[in-house]
Amino acid sequence: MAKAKLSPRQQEILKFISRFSEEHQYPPTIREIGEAVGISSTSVVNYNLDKLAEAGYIVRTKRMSRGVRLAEATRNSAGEVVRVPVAGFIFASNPVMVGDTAQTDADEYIDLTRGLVKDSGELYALRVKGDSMIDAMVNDGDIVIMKKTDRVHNGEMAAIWLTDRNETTLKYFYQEGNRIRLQPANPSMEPIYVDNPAQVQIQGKVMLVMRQLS
Amino acid sequence: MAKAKLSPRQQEILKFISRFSEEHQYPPTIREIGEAVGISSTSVVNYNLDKLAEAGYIVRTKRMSRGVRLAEATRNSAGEVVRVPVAGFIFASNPVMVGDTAQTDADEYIDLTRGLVKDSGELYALRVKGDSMIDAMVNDGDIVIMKKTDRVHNGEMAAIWLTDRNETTLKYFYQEGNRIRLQPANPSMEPIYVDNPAQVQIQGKVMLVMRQLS
DNA sequence: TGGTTACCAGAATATTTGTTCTAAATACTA
DNA sequence: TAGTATTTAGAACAAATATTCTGGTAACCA
Repeated sequence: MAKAKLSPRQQEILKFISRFSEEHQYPPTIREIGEAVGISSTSVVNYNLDKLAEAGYIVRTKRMSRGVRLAEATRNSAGEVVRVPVAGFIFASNPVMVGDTAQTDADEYIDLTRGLVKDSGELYALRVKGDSMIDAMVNDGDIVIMKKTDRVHNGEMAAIWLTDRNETTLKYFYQEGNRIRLQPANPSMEPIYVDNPAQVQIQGKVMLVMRQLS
Repeated sequence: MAKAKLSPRQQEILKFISRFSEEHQYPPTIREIGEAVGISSTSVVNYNLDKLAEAGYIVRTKRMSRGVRLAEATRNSAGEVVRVPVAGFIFASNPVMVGDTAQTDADEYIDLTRGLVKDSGELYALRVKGDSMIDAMVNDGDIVIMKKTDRVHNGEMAAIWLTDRNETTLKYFYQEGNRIRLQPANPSMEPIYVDNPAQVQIQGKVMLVMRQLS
């Protein structure tokens, strides 16, 4: 996956694959590529495709027709739209209630582009209700895009249900030895420390916060 | 293109094509379809594909490998994508610098869906630098989507250059008689009052605030 | 009942398409 | 300069893939 420099021809090929795929919904064949960039020999195209694959720009599937596609990183994340179901509201006094978001029919959706939420995984959206989450720099009416998970890494922001306080909060999560530090996004606010991990229930990982203004 | 009713098998095929295409970036072959839905004969798959094409659900390209794709109408026609150029940074100590955003080649873009920013008009994005805009509930690293304008209505949020303070700020704008009230998004903060309108230069209207978390 | 239509199966065939091999031209390096 | 790696070309080959043909079953309808 060494990002080697590409020859002009390889760049041209890469560009063509992208354009062709976008336009046709399916990848080009070796011969189609050759024709487009002016290479008569399929072996030369094949050679350059191998180079591109080696450099990590594309992914090939052996012996398969049209078995070439742009690598995740290369792919223009533009056109790709991700539809996220709005699962409900989030506010301090209630735990995040999320049914099975795979359930087909939420009555509302938000369309995002892949570039906004790179991570794959099961996503859902919550509307913020009330201004009890000011410390998270999140206000009434904001929309939070969440990823369904019950585990986060240090430094990631999560929706957390604090069992002892009966409160949902959005905080940066830090496991520090046996103690958990929950850090507000607002740097002027003090963190919460929790010694008993059982009191911290992670309800999801916050991927994106949005505020739409009229 | 008569939307005929589909046999269960045809529905299954349609569904498979959709799922497969989504997953692999390329359409399935006839054999792959057959295997997936439990048809041993390629001719039967071919037969059903013809039916689907006839009914307008898919489009086929003759004699081409993987020459089947969902018709435009069948395909998930998710939202329109809007490409917004990243014009630079915004921080308190400097006025918003925006060249001609129509200029073709910004080196960076953000793709949004139309649903996120309903308003038309010339949009650009700014990255927030530093945490001097906490009062606007906007923090370091956030992205602000702006609309190019020098006028806003009451209650709208704007990027404002305060000439007397030499400071850029994001505030809700209210014209109250001869006085202008600039209200921070954070309800616990006090507004700024400006009596001299010349001291308030509106640099753009804030359409959307986004915070991406790892 | 007979006939028509929709649907299916298996196999053979034709075409497309990826792979491999040999050879040569070009660029790069010691 | 000699030598090595990169890139290109052409052709033959092998595999994947769409197409076509023959025939069969089941449902439906007059």
